[in-house]
Amino acid sequence: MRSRDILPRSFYDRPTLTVAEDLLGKTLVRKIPEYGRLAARIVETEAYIGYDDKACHASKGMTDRNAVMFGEPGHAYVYLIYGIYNCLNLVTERSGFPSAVLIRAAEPIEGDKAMASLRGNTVRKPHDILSGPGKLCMAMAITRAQNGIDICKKGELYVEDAPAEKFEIVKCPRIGVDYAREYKDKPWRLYIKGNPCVSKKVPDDRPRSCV
DNA sequence: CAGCGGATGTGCT
DNA sequence: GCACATCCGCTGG
Repeated sequence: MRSRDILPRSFYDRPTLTVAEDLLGKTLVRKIPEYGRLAARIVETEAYIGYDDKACHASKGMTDRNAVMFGEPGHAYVYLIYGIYNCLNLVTERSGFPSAVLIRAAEPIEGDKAMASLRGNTVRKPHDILSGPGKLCMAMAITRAQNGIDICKKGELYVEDAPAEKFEIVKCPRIGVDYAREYKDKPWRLYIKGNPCVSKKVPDDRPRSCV
């Protein structure tokens, strides 16, 4: 397989919704000594944008946990959720403006077996290996140890460009943010229409149904 | 298949 | 104390 270019910092230094959309179809790469190279095609993202967005962790100001979101674009923001699981975000926009894209689901490309093993071999079908933000981190061994790392270098975690493809994008409200008041219904969750690896689909997978 | 409860660290009230 | 950008196993149809 031909190796592709790594996405540069300028890719992340753009409006968060644009980055969230452009990340669909790109290749998330994770290198671990024990398992080698793991790769997956990103199929579902969510945008979390700035101080006003009540669903964004940064809306209540900077804390030890969310500090990375306030920094330079092109870094990983990994946080612990429900005390057990991790979620991977990619920091966007200029330093000082806290925003990021949550990587919610992906399609296995390389290292399927290793990723299923990291999931504890409880996976029933291949398309369920990375079909959720917590699952994805578990399968790719992403924890808070990766919080803050620069993803614009070919290190242990980065995103590669991928050949242009045609697919339809579904835009709908984000998952699990009903508390976010006027921001809860913003169509800031994006996914590739019809892809089996997406975590939760809208009824009939119709793009217009909830935009 | 749907629904529900448990697990449990971090940050807010 | 409580809510939380979640997942899994168990229950009942």
